Amino acid sequence: MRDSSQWKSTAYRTHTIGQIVENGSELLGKEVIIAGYAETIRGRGAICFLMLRDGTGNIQAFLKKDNMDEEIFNSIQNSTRESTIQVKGMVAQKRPPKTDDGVPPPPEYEINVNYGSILANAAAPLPVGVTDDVHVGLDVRLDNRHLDLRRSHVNAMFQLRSKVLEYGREHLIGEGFMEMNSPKIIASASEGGTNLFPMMYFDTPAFLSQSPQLYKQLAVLGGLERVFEIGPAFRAEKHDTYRHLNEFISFDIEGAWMDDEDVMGVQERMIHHIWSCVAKKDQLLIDIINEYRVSQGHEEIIVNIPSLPFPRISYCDAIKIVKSGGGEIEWGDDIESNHCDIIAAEYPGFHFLPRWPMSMKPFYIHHKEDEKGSTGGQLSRGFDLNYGRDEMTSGGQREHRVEVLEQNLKNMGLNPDDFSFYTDGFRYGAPPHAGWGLGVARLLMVLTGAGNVREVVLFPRDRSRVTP
RNA sequence: GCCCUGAUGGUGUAGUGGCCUAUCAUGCAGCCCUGUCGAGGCUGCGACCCGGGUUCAAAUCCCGGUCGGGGCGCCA
Repeated sequence: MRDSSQWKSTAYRTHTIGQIVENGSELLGKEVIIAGYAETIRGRGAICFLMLRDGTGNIQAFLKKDNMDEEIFNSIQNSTRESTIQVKGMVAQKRPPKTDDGVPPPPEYEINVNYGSILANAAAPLPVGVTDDVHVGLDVRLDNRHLDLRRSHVNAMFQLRSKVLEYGREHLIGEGFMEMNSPKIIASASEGGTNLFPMMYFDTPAFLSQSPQLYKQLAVLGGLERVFEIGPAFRAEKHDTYRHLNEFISFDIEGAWMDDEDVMGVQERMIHHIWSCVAKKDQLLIDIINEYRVSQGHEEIIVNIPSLPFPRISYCDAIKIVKSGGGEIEWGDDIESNHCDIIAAEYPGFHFLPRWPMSMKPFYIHHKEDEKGSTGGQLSRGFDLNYGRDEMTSGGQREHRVEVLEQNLKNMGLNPDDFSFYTDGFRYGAPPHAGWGLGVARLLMVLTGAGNVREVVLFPRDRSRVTP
């Protein structure tokens, strides 16, 4: 649950439930107003136990017919689960429950209600149970994400997501990166390869941006030195897997006077920082997720802070590993998922895959002419970061020499004139620079043990889903 | 785009030709009990994706449709 110790009172409550749970002893006998969702409403007749939940905790409200207006009492007693209810009353110590070993548990607090109000009644039955101990299919959950989100472990996942973004930002700002925003409506492809979503920009055909790549480079060329962006990317690929979406949030950086090795350093330090902070500050969220995982028969997740530096397995070495592991692959082939499984058997955690063949990388990736692969092919300064079999990042040093850029475009069958908005940025002096893009949801999958990227995206967009 | 697989109450499931006026859990409704607390007890409610076919007989087999799930490719 969230730490609400610094939250101010609002129009609808004097205290958060979390504040009362944490500071019950100080609030004993004080009158408070709280509001929340009705998790259970127990008791018929003269008394009623209302379990209320807000974003910060759970507490029991105790209602007695004698202590309040009968009509209000009845309305609350007869309301449905997940209705939003506001109650006013005294903070009191809860009577301890019977325990098996007879040892009383630590003191807990409740509200002795003298006034209440139903803010909004919930329809019944609920399309997905919030506290029910039954498994619910992902599709049903996503159709009802607003309710799914009320489930504690789902809520915890998204709190963790926010934390990951916070710690990542914090780290990059600490290394001198500044946050920027690039346009999401663009006139032409910013990277080769993937398909774009077309759209109309007034009377001009345009596309949704697939990557901030070229814009963050232009920002660096303009002298911003170190930039990062956390923003959406859109890809019109008809893939349908646990790790792909057509809209996803990418964590991107770009830095001047850096090469691929420099930005790999930034990345591993950032991930290390995120993991360290989560392990130190957010174990409660991990515990909530684990409680659910155990109830579903899954293994508990543990936040293992990765040690630095992450292993570097050059493309050439990766090919050797795959071959010796029985995989069919030749120099120049892409490293596919089943190949990644072979590599992951040896390197199960985070590992970089640097120095890919130039022929497999986009035109803007830098290469050094004297770096050749085992079969003589030109190597690049492009790299991936994998965790197990899954690709988290791709990045690299960028090509800052405009004549090489134009030659690369020609080599890939593209017309340099179509990329003048980009290449023109390099005509007036350009610092060598490097960067990467990291899939936020894929990182979250690693941290939370989620088996599907949709688990950690609020309202995922995939091939067959544009609502809610 | 390719391969595999599935659709049973609100939710999650059992059921592979007759034992099904369909199992269990959860939920919902009502009653009883009640400072309860994963409350408990009792009673009830609620479903075989759609269309066609085979058969004496279809939740079950076949065909078509719709909508899911898994894998591959591509990528973050």
